[in-house]
Amino acid sequence: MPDALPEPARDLDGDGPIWQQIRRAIARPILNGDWAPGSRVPSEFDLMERYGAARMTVHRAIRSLASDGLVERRRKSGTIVAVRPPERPVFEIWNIAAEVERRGAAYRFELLERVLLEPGDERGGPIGVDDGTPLLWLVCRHFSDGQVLQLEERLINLAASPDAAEQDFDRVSPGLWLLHNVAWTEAEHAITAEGAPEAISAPLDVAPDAACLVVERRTWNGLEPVTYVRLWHPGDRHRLVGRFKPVRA
Amino acid sequence: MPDALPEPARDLDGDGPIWQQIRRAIARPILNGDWAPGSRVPSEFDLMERYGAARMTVHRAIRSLASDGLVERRRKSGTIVAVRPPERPVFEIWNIAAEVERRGAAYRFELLERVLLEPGDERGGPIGVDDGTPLLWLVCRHFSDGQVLQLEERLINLAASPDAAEQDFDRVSPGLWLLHNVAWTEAEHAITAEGAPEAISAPLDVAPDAACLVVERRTWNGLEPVTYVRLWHPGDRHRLVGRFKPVRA
DNA sequence: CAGTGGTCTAGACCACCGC
DNA sequence: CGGTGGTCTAGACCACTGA
Repeated sequence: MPDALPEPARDLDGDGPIWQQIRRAIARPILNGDWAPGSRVPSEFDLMERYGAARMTVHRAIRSLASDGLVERRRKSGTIVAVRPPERPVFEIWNIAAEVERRGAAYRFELLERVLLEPGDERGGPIGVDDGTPLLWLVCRHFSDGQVLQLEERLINLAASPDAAEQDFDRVSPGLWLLHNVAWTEAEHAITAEGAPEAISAPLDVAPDAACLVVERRTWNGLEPVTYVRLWHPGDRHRLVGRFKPVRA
Repeated sequence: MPDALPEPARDLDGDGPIWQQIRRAIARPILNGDWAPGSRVPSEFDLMERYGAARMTVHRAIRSLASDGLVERRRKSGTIVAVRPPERPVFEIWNIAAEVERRGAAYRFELLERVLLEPGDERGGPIGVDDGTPLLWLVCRHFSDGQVLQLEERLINLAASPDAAEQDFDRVSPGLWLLHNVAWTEAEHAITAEGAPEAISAPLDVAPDAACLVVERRTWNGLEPVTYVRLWHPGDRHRLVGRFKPVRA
């Protein structure tokens, strides 16, 4: 009796605690998009049988997914793939295309610059790698309904992500490509307000010195820097929103 | 044999699941500051005996505290109160005094305005309560080493927090007082960049139209708005920083 | 009503690491 | 070595809620 519908892997990967293995077995098809939002996740009883684990173990795996927002649970009706998958941590600055489309606007981006930096190029400074490390420098504009929403200045550490050198980034934006192709373990955001210098105000289509919201993001894989990006937004066209709950007493 | 050192409550409060009751019994003295950072939390075995619960139950309570950053755990050496208590969610915009002092600067604040709003006053609009609800309007400046770091415009819903009407906010800043005296269940931040209008640029001690980082925060208790605050920061004197980890695969 | 998740127990073995 | 937390099991009862 072959299975017609996508299923979680029948075997675990043997790496680490069982509950984390089960977690991965469920998370993978969700993050890959193999399981549509709203579709049913096997019940705890099913998973106990499939993986031969105790219910507490299965429960911990699924609870962990629920607390990260990948699934939603309700008694009786069961567990479903989250309808609105989690914003990447906190603010929607990870995938601007999704954000624009979520608001019902048309998204488009444009590559303005793509340079393999020579050693000593000062533009490579912020990423924090030894001089001589191969770096790719990119500049893009992102549009919402034809209006510039974001100017992106990006450095990619080709030592951490050699495949990026082969990408022309004509069709897929650097941020989206990195999100899907390069592993990272840590990221840091810094948010500031700056008046736009001339080099920025022109492509961003704002007045010189207009207030801009600037997001800098550094991303690491272990201790190795992966990418550094500086995102400029016209202050009057963008806001970062986040919702929080208190640390429970 | 009386106990000389602070202890968790001997009895649970009977409210909700046992693991949450144990969690609260441990979290309370930590958040109150009764247990110094770095001091030892009773072992799981101790807590099993004290509360007559199974070890899995105790473990879940402490694991939950660890994941919120209130305690740190290590095998053999045990569980200790976190040395660096968690930043209030994500960014250090909850308690600017602590943030300033963490950087080794001297903190001071100054109350500029304190008005009980009349019904119909347009300044009360943003908090989103029915007209006629008593509202307190406050304006403060916060200094770091004598330099203005933040201008705070705040609304407090006195229906949600009647005690605030008795506070003169001369010595304790409104934000800090609310943090310690009013319960909240949800908060929302919106971060934007704006050029400073004249009414802001003067007290903030920046040039007119200078780029400012503006944080708006709305806080609710259940469905009732508690406070609304608009925080203006000179763009060149403030940055919001946050660190993140990926949603695990 | 019956299926589902939420919680809880009383054990067990193991890994880590300070003494 | 022994105390600690990390994990796991095989049961159990309960609360919620959709059919």
